[in-house]
Parts: sequence; C-alpha cells; structure tokens
Amino acid sequence: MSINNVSELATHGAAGARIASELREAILTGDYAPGDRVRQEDLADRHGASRVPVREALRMLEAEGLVTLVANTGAWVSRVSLAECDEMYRIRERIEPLLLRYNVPLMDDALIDRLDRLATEMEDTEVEEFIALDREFHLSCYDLAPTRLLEETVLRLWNRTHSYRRAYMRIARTDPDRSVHHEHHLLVSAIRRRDLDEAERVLAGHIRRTRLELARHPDVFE
Amino acid sequence: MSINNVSELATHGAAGARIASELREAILTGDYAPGDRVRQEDLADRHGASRVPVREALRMLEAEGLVTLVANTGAWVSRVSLAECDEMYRIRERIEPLLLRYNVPLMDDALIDRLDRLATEMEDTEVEEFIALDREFHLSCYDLAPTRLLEETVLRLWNRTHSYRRAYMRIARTDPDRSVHHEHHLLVSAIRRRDLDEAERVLAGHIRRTRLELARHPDVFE
DNA sequence: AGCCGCTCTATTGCATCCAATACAACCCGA
DNA sequence: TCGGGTTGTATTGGATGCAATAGAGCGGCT
Repeated sequence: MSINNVSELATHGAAGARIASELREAILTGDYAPGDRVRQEDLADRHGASRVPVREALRMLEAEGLVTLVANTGAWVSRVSLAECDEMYRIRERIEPLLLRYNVPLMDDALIDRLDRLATEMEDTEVEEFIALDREFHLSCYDLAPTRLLEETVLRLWNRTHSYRRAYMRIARTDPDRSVHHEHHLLVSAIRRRDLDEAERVLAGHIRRTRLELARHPDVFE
Repeated sequence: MSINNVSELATHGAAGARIASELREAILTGDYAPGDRVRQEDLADRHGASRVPVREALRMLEAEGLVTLVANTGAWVSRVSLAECDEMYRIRERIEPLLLRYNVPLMDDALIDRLDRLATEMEDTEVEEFIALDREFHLSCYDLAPTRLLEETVLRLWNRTHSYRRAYMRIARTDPDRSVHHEHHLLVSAIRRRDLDEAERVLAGHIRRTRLELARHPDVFE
C-alpha cells in the first residue's frame, strides 16, 4: 500500500466518499434492497479498503437516510413506511415547485426540447427504463440554478423513495397510468411559456397524484 | 481504558454521536463561530476519545450542514452566504406551514397557553434570551406529530442559520422589530381557533418577513 | 525585490489491532 | 418440554501508529 500512485494519484482522502457513492448507487439500482443488512467488512473487502472509511461512508448515507445504523449491532438499508413515504411526497409537493421556479428562467430551448423528448420517450418503456427516464426528466429541471441546498434536499427525498417507486411500478404496471405522461407534457408546455405559476401548479399536482397513487398500494411497503 | 464502567455503562457505541451532539451545541451557543477551524485532535482530547469517533462526528455534522470538510485539509464551522440563507428561508416558508398543519390538531390548551406565554415573555428580552425563547416557541409547535422527516429537515434549517440569526439580532437591535411579536400572537390565535389555513398563512408570512429583514443586513454575512 | 522550489512540521487519512457487544446455540434444572 | 442462564462466535466500536498531504517558512536564483 505505497506505490499504487501514478494512476490513482490524488485519491487520498476520498475513500469514504467513494465508498458512499458506490453504495448509494448500489442501493438505487436495487443491488441492495430495503431491509438488507450491510456488513462493514463486506464493503471493505469489496472496495479494497479497511473498515474505517467504510464506517465513514455509512455515517454519510445514514445522514442521507439511505442507511439505518444501530449501535453495536449493524447497518441496514433503510426501510420506508407508507406514512413516511407520504410525508416525503408532501414535502416534495411544497419544495419542488419552488426549485422549479428557480430553474425555469435559466432553461434554454435545447433543454426544453430535451425534456419534451424525454417525456415522449418514457411513454412506452419497461419499468427500469421508465424509472431512469422519469428521474432524468425531473432532475434535469433542477440542476441549473445554484441552489445547492434545495437541490440536495430534493435529491435526498428522491433517493430515499427510489426503491419503492420501482416496487410500485412493478406491481401497478398492470393498469399503466397514462395521466403521468399527460402531466409531463403539461409541465413542459408551462415551462416553454415561462408560466411560473402554472408550472408550479402542474408539478405540485403531479407529485400529489403520484402520492395518492402510491397510497393505493400499501403492499409496496410490506 | 477498561474499567470505567459502572457509571457510564452502555455508552459504548455512541462516542461519535455524543461528540457530534456536544459540538453541535457548542456551535449553536456560539462557542464556535462560522469559519472557525475545528481540529480533530482538539475535539478528541476535549472528549477523552481518539480521533476515530471525532471523525464520525464531523461527518454527521457535515451532513447536517453545520461543518464543512475539505479532504486532507480540515474542518471548519460552515459559513452561510446571504444567498444560501435566503434559500433556506424560502424552503422554510414552504415546509414549516406544512409541519404546523400536522401539529395543530394535536395541540392541547396547555400547550397553546404556553405558546402564548412564550410569545409575551420574549417581547421584552435581550438578544440571547430572545433567540432561545423564539426557538422554543417555534419548535414547540413542531414536535407533537410523528413526522420525523419533516421535523428533522426543519430543525437542520434552523440550526444552520442559528449563528446568523444571533448576529442579526445583535446588529439590528437598535430598531427592534415589534411586528415579530404581533405575528407570534396572530399565530397563537389562529392555532387556538384551529384555523389551519390561516395558521399556515401567518407562519409563511412571518418567515417571509424575517427573510426580507435579514436581507436588509447583508453585513451579517461578512 | 520578487518568484520559484525545497524542506519541515502540523494535521489529516487510513490500516491494523484489541475490546466490547449482541446474538445464537447450547446446557442444565425443574 | 420449557425457561433461564452460559458459553462461543460473528461483528461492531474505538485506540494506536504510520503514511500522505497541505501549507508555512526558508533559501537561492534571476
């Protein structure tokens, strides 16, 4: 552990962050499911590191709500109850429109066209691709303005519910919900007209409807 | 370091959390100011621990936004710019009314009376006491409902701006703002009538006005 | 004088080791 | 057969020591 430089130079001091980042990705892709145990040594071996940076990574993910730590016992991928999910969606209903408002004035036509294409493209996809495109669609609306805090808050809420959104889609796919796509196009339209109030309204309604849809499938939360 | 049990039994596995908790308190009381360096060994010595749990504590506080870490360099008590503070207040404007809505139905007369007394009591106080009473007034409105997430989010926003609220009060005390107290009493009144919409409106306006007041003193943020 | 590069030191990052804890399996007596 | 205590093992928590980095101070060159 001394002459591994040259290629991975300047990566010192980032082990914890790197591990956190990869574990976060693994949780989002579903490699780890809610409730799964996360053993420190596993992660350490997998990343060729010791348990020290692993524990740092776990603390970070705990703060993001993705992992739940119990002293002297271990770490688990966080479960989310229906009540908590409902709460997160209600928070999103309030702050995502605000974040959107910050961003709409900064969007150029190229971005709006891309949003439109995404909205159309995801109309006819399977679960995994829909999840990815929908996420890209919404988050693309949020990363223009320098509102680090709001953006981070929203991203954390998305991440914490990601697994459950996937689970919902798998279950509810029998009767696909077309109005989601309708709302996406309404949103793009409002953005294109730079109608901030209308964009806020459509987005809030979109999130609200999704929340109500989710609540109709409590089995997603075991 | 083995037979120190008996009195502090069962505190194993909580060193990081304890250190974080005390450092958080120190930042809130002003013992550490924004921009201050935080050396790991200092904290370790101060708490009779090694640097390992200290680093855990720093990661936790970083996630809360109270501390800023730079790899291979160190940790500082986070500074907040006027723009960021503005952003936090705008988030609060949106979600605190929601949190209040959750809680009002659970409040009993005793609590409402206490809020009224707090509102009156803080009308005639010096900076430190006002800060404390105001915080208690508002946070008391939030801890009845089991909305862990929303509560935690709001608490973090309060904590991140706490130092600046104090700094503002010290500077702006020359022309004390009476409408703050008026709004507090309006809020109590709406709560007592269980008028959820009005309570939301008053609270949003209260936060909004505070934001605008803060923006009139950019010097608070250096 | 001003600038570049070096050295030296304070501090952080991480690996290793040992202690403490939790949990499961087991034993034992009633 | 069941309950309570006990031992054993897997796993986490934390202390120590060493490597890596950043930044200040210094010296030499132009």
